[in-house]
Amino acid sequence: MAKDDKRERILDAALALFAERGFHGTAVPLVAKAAEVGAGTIYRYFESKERLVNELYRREKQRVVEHVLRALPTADSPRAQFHSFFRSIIGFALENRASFTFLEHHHHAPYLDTESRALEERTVMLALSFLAETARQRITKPVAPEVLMAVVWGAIVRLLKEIWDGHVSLDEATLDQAEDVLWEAVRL
Amino acid sequence: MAKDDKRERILDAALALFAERGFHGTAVPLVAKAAEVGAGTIYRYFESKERLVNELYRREKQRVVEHVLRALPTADSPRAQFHSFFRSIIGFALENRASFTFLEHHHHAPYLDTESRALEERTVMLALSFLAETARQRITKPVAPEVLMAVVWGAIVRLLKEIWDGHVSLDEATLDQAEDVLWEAVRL
Amino acid sequence: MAKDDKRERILDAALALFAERGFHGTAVPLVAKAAEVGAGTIYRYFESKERLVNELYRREKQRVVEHVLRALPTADSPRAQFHSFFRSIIGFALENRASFTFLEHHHHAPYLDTESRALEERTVMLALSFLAETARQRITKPVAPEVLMAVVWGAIVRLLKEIWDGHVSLDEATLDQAEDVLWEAVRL
Amino acid sequence: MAKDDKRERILDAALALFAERGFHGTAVPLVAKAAEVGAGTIYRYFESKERLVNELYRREKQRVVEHVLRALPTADSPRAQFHSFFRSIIGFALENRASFTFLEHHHHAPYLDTESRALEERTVMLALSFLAETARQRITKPVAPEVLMAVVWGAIVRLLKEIWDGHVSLDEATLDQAEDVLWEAVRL
DNA sequence: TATGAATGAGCTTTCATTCAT
DNA sequence: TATGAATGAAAGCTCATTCAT
Repeated sequence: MAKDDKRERILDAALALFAERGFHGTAVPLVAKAAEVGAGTIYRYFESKERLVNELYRREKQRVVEHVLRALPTADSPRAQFHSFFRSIIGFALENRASFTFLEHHHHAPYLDTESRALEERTVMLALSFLAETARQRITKPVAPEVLMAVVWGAIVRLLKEIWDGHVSLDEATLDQAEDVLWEAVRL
Repeated sequence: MAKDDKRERILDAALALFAERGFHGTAVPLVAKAAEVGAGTIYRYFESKERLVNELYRREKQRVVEHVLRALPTADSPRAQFHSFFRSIIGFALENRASFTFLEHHHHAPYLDTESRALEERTVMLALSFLAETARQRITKPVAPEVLMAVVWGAIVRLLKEIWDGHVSLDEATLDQAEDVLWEAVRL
Repeated sequence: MAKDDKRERILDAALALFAERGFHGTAVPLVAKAAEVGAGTIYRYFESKERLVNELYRREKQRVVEHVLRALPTADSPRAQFHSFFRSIIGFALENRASFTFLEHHHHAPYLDTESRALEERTVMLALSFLAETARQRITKPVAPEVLMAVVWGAIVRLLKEIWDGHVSLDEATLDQAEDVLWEAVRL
Repeated sequence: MAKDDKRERILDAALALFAERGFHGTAVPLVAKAAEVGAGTIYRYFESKERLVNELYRREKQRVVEHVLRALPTADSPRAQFHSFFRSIIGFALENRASFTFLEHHHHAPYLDTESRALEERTVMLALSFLAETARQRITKPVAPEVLMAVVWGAIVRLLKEIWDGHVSLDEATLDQAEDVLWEAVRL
């Protein structure tokens, strides 16, 4: 499986570099060097730098989604599912900083193609239907699910940035507080 | 005032382009063309591309802060001040989409200099002391102000993106709902 | 005489800068700033940067020649005249380092025009005829005057460089020695 | 040896152009064109234009030194060694006009780095110790070797210029005369 | 299949020259 | 007459992409 190995190594190297220096700030030969492959090799696996960033975006997006869904106790209460979701996201981000940073940084980047955008859309849908259902059950507020989503997701993203900047301490108590704050925001 | 005129035109052009395509994605000649000046002219007003982005960052940051502070009813209740803050930010962003997008996109960019970072710090402090004081008065939650800040600010940023993407409708009712959701998140 | 004043100031500024940084290394606006005139003003007095360097070359060349000729005891012995010449050149160079350096550095520069080259030629002629005459008188060697000229002039130029570099000490004894060495080289 | 081939072609092209037009007067794309390589290729072999000129300076300096030393009859009389030195230099210069002109033109250029300067220093030392030793043996004049060096070297440089300008004819007799003139200058 | 040397378009920046004032 | 802001061509340099090996 030498081939896939190489492909993954390129994606891994690109992930770290794009997260740290951005898409335009990262030269393809640099990715090649970090992946320990020849510069030309990248073009055997990816048509162009844009294709590379798109395939990477999809891979990482899928990884987060799977990470969250795998842990989700779909049979439990909405509150319990919210807890799981919150902790999954935080957990994933802390263990995969580059991945999370990369995804946030490239959200809606002009070089993302239709497929990447569609995947993003589908991901959002999962959360939206959850919030639509809990609203119907009068558990969460009778507010457009998109609004609640924006609040929860936006808050989490910012929270993580503050944690990484050292402005918010990373401990169980703080995480529980943050989770409660967000639940209070959305619950009826 | 031909001189200021040109300087402002460059900053305005850079604002629109940096917001849309990012710093590295925007070539200086492109800014020049948009500002309808020669490429060399930009360097009469700004030492380098990095200086340009920094001066732009400061100009825009100051504009938002002033916009918010000017309207803030400091003598009124914290709830009233929160309302003013929320509406000021939303109002500013909607009328200055490029400015808001640019500031968000360049938050903590590696090419921001000490002065720009210091200004950012001072801005954040304003919000943090407000939340620290209301917490002391047992109006907002006894949670680190940085956490509440992250929630409120992160939520607002995301909300605006969703509005611009057309996923959240822009009407008084929705805005009031969003504001209430956030206030419930932070209030005791 | 405000006009000539300005012209001279431009030439003076250009002399110092061209000597220090070379022709291509000196920007016209820099000359303007050093001369305390507007950049456009230079073009009122000189058609182009090349014209400026040519007129400067001529002015400085004439200055050295006049300096040397003024002191030359044409009625005295060739040896005395040689002494005067040697000391005049050294004296001029030490008091006008920029001028001397500039002239040496621009000797045969591709942007020197016909007039500048012709002046150079005429200058050389003065020395050549002196050496031709002394050769005829069997005072200096029966060698092509161009060869003796090359030796004397080349040696002096190099000597001055070594003095300015601090490799050769600048005192009467050393100067006398150097002069004797050169006279022995040319004398029969 | 495709690699060395290209590197050498770049150095050769740069040598000709720098000798003719100077460092600042020669654009990198011009060197590329003359070397028949792409402009970017130059930067695969040389970090910067300054690095290129330094590596070129060292290559050429070493070539002259080796050329001279290889022929030097170290066991013979000082006069014989002087003869060898004189003819070696003249021979090298005539066969490598660009190299000689380049080295003279870039002597002490502000963009030469420490290594280049050190090499220059070492080169000069060789000549200085020769003159110091012959002075001790009362063969050359009891004059600072730096002065004699300046005379000999300056004279040779100038002589070559005059030869190339066609002012001094290039024949055995003339060369012998010039050599004698210089030996008389330095000998006791 | 994999490479990395080579490329040239395009980047940021400089500067000789012009021209409205 | 004198200015200096403005310019755009061209500088040094980078990098996405190709292609001979």
